[in-house]
Amino acid sequence: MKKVTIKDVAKEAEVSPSTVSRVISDSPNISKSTKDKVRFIMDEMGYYPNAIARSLVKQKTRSIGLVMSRPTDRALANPFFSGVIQGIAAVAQEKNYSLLLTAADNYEDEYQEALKQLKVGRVDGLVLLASRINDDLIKQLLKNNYPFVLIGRSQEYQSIPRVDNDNYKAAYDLIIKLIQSGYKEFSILAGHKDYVFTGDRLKGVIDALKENDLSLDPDRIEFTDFTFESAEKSAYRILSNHNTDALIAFDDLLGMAAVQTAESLGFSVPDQIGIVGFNDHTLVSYLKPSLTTVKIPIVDMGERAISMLIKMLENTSYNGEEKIIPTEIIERESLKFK
Amino acid sequence: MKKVTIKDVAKEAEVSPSTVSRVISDSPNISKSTKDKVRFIMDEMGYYPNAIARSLVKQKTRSIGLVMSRPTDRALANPFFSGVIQGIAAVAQEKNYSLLLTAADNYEDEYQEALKQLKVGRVDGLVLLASRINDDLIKQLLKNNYPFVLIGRSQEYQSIPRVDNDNYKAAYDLIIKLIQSGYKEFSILAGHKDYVFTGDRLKGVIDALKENDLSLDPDRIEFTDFTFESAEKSAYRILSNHNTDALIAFDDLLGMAAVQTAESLGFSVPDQIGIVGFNDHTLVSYLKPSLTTVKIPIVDMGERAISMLIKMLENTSYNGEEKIIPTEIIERESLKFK
DNA sequence: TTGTAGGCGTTATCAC
DNA sequence: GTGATAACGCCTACAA
Repeated sequence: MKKVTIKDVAKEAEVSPSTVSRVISDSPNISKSTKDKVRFIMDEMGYYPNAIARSLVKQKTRSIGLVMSRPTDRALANPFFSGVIQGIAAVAQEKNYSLLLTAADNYEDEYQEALKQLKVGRVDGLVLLASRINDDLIKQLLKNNYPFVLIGRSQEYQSIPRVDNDNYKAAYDLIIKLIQSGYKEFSILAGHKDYVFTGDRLKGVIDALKENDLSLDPDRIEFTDFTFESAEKSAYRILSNHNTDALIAFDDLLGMAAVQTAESLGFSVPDQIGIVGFNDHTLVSYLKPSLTTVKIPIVDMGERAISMLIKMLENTSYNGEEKIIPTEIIERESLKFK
Repeated sequence: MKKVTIKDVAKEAEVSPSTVSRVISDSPNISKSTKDKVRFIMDEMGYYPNAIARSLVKQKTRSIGLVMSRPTDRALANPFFSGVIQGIAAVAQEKNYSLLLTAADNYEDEYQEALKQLKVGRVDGLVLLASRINDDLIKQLLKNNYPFVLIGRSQEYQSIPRVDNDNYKAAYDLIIKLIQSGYKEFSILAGHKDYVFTGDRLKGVIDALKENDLSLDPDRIEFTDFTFESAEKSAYRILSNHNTDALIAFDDLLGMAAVQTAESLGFSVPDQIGIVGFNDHTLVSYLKPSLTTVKIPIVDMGERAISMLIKMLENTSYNGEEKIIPTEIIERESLKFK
């Protein structure tokens, strides 16, 4: 079954290829009659304009690369990424863009792969998820003037196109509210050190404490990978060494691990120890106890990020902006505000 | 910063474009000296061969479409898909293929979108995940002779390229083992009716029971969506109406909901009610109680599926095959075998 | 309103 | 070994 091309249609409809092309793009200067005729022939022959050829002449692919800034497998295991991709996919589909998933074994390669997709012209732009500190990829993108939108924040580069929540403020507000509720002994189950949001949230925590003449013993901060094992170990170290009445986990998965660790150590949650997570992954409202958390509207962030990128792509005078999405504290069972 | 093309390189290196092209493809009939010279110029100029142009002349895109057979958002929320995609992405990257994510609001559109990607020549083939019963997409693909591999099973079409686990056998073996362990009162928390594997597993269950002169009251089978709410309701209906000592959930998420429902109804798990899941999602080994489950090697299945597809793409005489991956029962806390 | 011609960036076929 | 030349399938001036 050979592919039918624009020439085949043209011949069959007894017009020139350019006329067919005009029908495809629904050009106004073309008679209704030929338009109808050509359209009829097109679907009679099962013709579909070749996207590759179109991309070549238009110098646009209408596809967008997705970079996950960490090994794809682990990234996908995290609900955070699923959420973002949901948002991205929805808008992409609506605006008729394709999504190209970039995969690699490690962060270094991933970044090279993503850049390559741009260089070989396979994608028009990139959406970057949860960038690390010290991001070379961003440097390269800026240098080459490649369109991209970052979900998160770059340590080095100010005012680049991005959508984010204010992690500093989210953490700050949370601590204030906890202090007002009477909590006194804080410990932090932080995410990976390399992620920008980890530092931001930490800063928010510390500043809020400081303003209330409280301080945080560095031993009470545990950095951990996003695996259950690692989180459990960290939670164990905190809970067995430090008297804690409020444990703040920088991700719901970590929070979930913390709850289990606390309970297995004989603490009752939330009565003896209150535990808060971050993100509001769908699952955690169903846990027992359900997780009190700082909700981050990840799907929404994905939607905004790709919308911004598409706008940049289609409107050369628009160069993106910084969009900060508000967060929200959701009280459930694992920590009670008073 | 204008894109540098093969012509620019040719001019700079004082050779013809064809020579440069030969250097790119590392052709043997070309002198080492010019090869070196051209290579030098290429990266001096920052040249990358345009993938789109290449695709056009080669009539191959080296990219593969991913279809998820259900609304993308819900699909991504399920760890099953993340697992499969992990496997797919790893191999794709290794073999230098790109992955195109197909998104849509509903199943109908998704299938149209996927087909379109093929028709417009944006992808060379498709990997289909968890196909529904009565699959028109497969019919279309076969009719048009488009390359694809199905992860799962089609009700209508025998012997199509696919990788799957033997759901019938997995369920059958599980029941046999349960019966041997002394379980007598079975209830089933099945997935969505439309999925082929639901039917297959159900059949396995029923046949195993029948062989042991047991039968299953249809009321003891609850079909449910893959959401926590829906699963909890179904579990509630089962547990409040039927004396059950072994509850089989066709997905770990459903199993997890069942555990919680059972406990909230005052049953102790596994002492009064044993609960098994399917899939072995990473999370469930960390629950309390941890979930006994039938492990399905989803990452592995993803890897094999895309490997098969790529082989089909690159070797015209190979038309795919059926690969059945074995499953494994993993005993944890939510159900004990005796 | 329609057709002709040239080009998008490559590769492949022939020559030399 | 290397260089013209003609595709690949489409779009877009420019003409008519």
